[in-house]
Amino acid sequence: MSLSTRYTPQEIESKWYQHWLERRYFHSEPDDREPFTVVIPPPNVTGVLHMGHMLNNTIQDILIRKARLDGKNACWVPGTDHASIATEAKVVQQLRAQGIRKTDIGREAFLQHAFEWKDKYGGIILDQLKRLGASCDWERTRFTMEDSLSEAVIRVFVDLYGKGRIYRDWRITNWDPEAKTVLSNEEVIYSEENAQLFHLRYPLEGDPSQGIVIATQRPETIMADVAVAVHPDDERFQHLIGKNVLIPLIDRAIPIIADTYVDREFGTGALKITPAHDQNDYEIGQRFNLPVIDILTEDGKLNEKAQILIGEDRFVARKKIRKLLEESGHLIKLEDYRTKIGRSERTNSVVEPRLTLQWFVDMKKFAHSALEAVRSGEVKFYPEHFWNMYNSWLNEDNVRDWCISRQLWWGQRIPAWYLATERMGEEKHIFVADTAEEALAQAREKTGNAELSIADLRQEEDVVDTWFSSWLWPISVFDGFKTQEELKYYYPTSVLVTGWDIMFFWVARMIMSGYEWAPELIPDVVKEKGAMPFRGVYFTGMVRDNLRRKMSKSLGNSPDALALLDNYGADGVRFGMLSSAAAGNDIIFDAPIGKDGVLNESKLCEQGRNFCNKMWNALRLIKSWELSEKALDAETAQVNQLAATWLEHKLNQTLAQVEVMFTEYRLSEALMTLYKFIWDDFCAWYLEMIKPAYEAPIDRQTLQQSIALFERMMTLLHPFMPFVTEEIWHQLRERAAGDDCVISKYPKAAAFDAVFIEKIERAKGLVTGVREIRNNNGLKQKELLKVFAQDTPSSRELLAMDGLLPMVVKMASLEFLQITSAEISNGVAFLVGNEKFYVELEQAIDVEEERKRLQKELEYYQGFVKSVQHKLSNEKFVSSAPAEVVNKEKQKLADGEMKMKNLAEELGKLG
RNA sequence: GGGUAAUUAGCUCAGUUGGUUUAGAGCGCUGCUUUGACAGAGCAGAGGUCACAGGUUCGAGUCCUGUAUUACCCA
Repeated sequence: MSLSTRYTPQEIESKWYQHWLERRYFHSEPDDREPFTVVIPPPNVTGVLHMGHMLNNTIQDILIRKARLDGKNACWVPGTDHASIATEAKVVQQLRAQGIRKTDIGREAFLQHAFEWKDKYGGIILDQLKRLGASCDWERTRFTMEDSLSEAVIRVFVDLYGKGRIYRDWRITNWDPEAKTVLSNEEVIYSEENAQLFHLRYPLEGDPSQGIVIATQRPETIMADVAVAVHPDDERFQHLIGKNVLIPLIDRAIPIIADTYVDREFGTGALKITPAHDQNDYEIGQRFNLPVIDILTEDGKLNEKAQILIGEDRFVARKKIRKLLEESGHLIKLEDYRTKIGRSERTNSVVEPRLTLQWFVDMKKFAHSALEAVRSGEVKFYPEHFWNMYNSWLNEDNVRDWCISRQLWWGQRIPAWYLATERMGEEKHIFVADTAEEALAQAREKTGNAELSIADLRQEEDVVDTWFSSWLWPISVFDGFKTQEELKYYYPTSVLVTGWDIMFFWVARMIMSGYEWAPELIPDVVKEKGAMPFRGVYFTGMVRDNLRRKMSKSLGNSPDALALLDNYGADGVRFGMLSSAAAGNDIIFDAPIGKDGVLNESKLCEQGRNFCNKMWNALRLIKSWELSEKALDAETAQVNQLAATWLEHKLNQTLAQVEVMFTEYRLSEALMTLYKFIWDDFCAWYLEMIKPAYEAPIDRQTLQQSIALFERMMTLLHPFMPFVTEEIWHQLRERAAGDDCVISKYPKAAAFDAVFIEKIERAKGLVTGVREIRNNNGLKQKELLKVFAQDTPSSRELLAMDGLLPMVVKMASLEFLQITSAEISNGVAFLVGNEKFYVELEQAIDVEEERKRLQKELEYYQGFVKSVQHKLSNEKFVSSAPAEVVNKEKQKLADGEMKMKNLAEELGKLG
C-alpha cells in the first residue's frame, strides 16, 4: 500500500479515537496500581469549546496519557457544571421565544424544561473535547446537578449549618436587576467607565438661603437619602453639623452628620448617605442608627417610596431627575469623570448594591485551612508565585463571607424550611434538614406543636450558588459523600489544571472542602496521604489575541476552535497551543485578525501540522526501503552501527531531560525537546546517515533498529500528539490486537555516554563546515569534494572511531577525507573545535571572499580572548572564584588563542 | 491607592540555585538547492548586549533598589 505524501488527520483521528473507546483504554477501576487522578474543571453545560478549554484540556490530557504510559492507573473524570445563572438565562430566553414566562409555569415545569435543555445541548462541549483527543474516562461523566451530587450539596449544607458556619442575614449585596438575583463578589466585573458627578444643593431646613452642596454620581437615589455626612474636622461645615437639610424635590428633612469616612478632597467634601443603595453608606448608617429606605424594585425601577418618577428604570430616572433638578435650581454643577462600574459577569447589567436577606458561609475557619494547605506545601502551586495572590485574598483582613444563595430555580434548592405562618423575610424559626420530613420533626419539637404537618412548612425558594456544588467536585465525582470505596483509592487527586482566574471561585474552595470533609469521610487515607483534594495545581494562563486582549465571545477575537481542529488536525492544534505555554503565563495566540474579524489560522498550529507531516514522511521513507538479507559491506555496517548507537545515546539523554521537565510541569519545553530530537537528530541526521543509495535495499538489522527507535519515539511523543503517533505506531509493523501506542510502555531513561555524543557533535560540525564552504563557493551538491584533516592526535582519535569517517564522507558528499601533514595547495580551511580541515578546490579560490570570512572569524575570537584575558588578569577573580571556574576560563583562553593562531596562519597563507 | 507578574532577535517565547566560549528556540527574513521521504522540504546565513538608572559581587539576563511601560488582581 502506498502512503499519501501528506499526513491527513481527519479519518485517522476519528478512527483511533473510536478504537481507544472500544478497547476502554480510558476507563479506570481501582486496582493495585498507583493511581493518577485528575478531575476536569467542569465546563458549563451552556459552553462551547473555546481556546481556554483547548489549552487546559490539552495539558490535562498530556499528564494523563503520560501517567498511563508510565503504568499508572490513570483516571481522568470528565463532567459538566450546571452553571445556574447562565443556564437559567438560556432557558428563560428559549421559553420567552415561545411566549412562555417562567413565573407562569412554575418551578417544577421550569426545571423540567431546563433538564430537557441540558439533555439536548449539555453534552456538546464534551463531544468537542473528544475531537481534541481528551482521554477522559467517559463512563465516569458527571454533572453537578445529577442526584448524587445534589445530595452531597444538601448534606454539606446541613452539616455546615449544624456546625454553625452557615447563617442567614441582611446584607448589602450585589444585585443583578436583569437576572433578578444576588451575585457573589467574584461574579462582579469592575471596569472604568465614563460617568458624571452631580453637584446638588440641599437647602437648610428653616433657612433656604443656607445649604450644603453634595456630589453624587447617582442623583436618582437622593430620595433614599437619610443623612448628609461631612468630615468632623472640615472647617467648611462645622457650623452645619447637627442641623437638618431638605432633600431636593421631595423636601424630606435629613440630618448632617460627621464621620471620618468622608474624603474631604473628593467632590465637595459632603457626602449623601443612602444606606439602601451603597455598601459604605450602609455601614455609616448602621453606626448612626439611621433608617434604610429602599427605593428600587428588584428589576431596578423606582418604587413608590421614591415618591417621584415611580416605575421608571434607574437610568431613565437619572436623566429625568437631572432635568427636574435643573429646573428647580438644585443642580449646581455637572462634572465628567471616570469611575469603576461593576457589572454582572453573566448579564453585563450594572450591579445594584441592595439590602437583601441571604445565606452566607462563614469563611474564617475555611480560609485558615486553605491558607495552611498551600503554605505548608501539601498543595503545591505551579508557578509558585500564585501563592501571593492566594494569600492576599484569603488572609484574615481580606476574606469575606461567601454569599451562597441565589434567587434562581436552576440549582440545588436550599434545604431550609420556615413556618408558613411567618411572613417572608421575617422568619423567626428556621429548620435545616436533609428532607422535609426531618424539618417537620424539628419544627414539631421546637414549637412544641405536634399537630404540624408538611403543609405548614414553606421551603426556602433560593438555590445555592453553582460553586457550592463544584467545590465538592474532587469528592463528589467519586460519590464520596455516600460511599467511600472509590474515594479511598483515588483521593487525593494528582493535579488540578485550571486557569488562575478561578483561583478564588473554585480552587481555594475545593481546598477548603477537602480539608473539611475528607478527614471525616476517609480518615485512614487522610492520615497517610493528607486531606488535600489535589497535590498540585497547574495554573494555565489566559489565552489572549495578538493585541493582548482576553479572548472572548463578545470581542469576537477568538478563533473557532473546531475550525482550527479541521484546519490543522488535533495534533497540530495541540502542538500549537502548547508551544508558547509556560505554566502561569498568558498565551498570545497568533491567529491573525483580518478585516472581518479573527481568522481561523495559526502559524504555531501550522508548525504542529508540519511536524506530523515530517514524521509521516520519515515513515514513508522507511517503508519504501526494500529489505535485503545480504550482508552489508563492512564500512556501511559500521556507519549504520555508529548511527544507531549515537541515536540510542541521544534518545536516552533526551529522555532524561524530558523526565525532569515533566516533574516540573515544563511541558512546552518537553515538547520542544522532543520536536528537535525527532526532526533534527532522527530525520535530518540519523535517517540520512543510514539511508541506502537510491533504489538500493536495506539490511535487516538497520531496518529493525530504525523501526524500534522510531517506535520508542512515538511513545515518547504520544502524550503530546496522540493521533499521529498511534497511526505511525501501527504503520511501522504488524500489531497484535491490543498492541497500541496509547498503552505502550514509556521507556525508562538509561545511561548515556555524553563524551561519545560530543564526538558525534564534532563530526556533525565537520559536515556543517564542508557544507558552508560548498555554499560559499557555489559548489553543487553532487560534486564530490576532497577534504584533508590536519594531523593532530585528537583528529586522529576522532576519525579512528569505527564508521565515523565514512559517515562524514557520506553526509558531506566527499570523495575522501584524509589525515595529512602536507600543505594543501588550493585548500580552503575551516575549524571544528581546534582541529583544522581543508577542502581542496579544483577551481581558483576567491581570495577576497576567503579573507573576509577568516577575518571575521578572527575578529570574533580576538574579542572573545580579550574578554577572557580581562577576567583572568583580575587578581580578585583568580583568588576568589572557585578553582573549577578559573580553570574553565583558562581553558577558554587556550582554546581561543589556538583558534586565533590557526586563523592567522591561514590568513597569512592567502598572502 | 495596595499588590502580582511581565519587559530578552522583526514576531511569539525559553533561559530552573549568579560562573559550560561576548545569550538560545520556533516562526519570519536573506542566499543557495527542485527527478529519489517530505517545497507543508533541504542546506547555510544575517539578526538581540537582555526596558532604563543605580547598587551588591571577583563575576549579573539571572540578586537588590528606584524609574518607565504593559497586563492582571484587590480596594
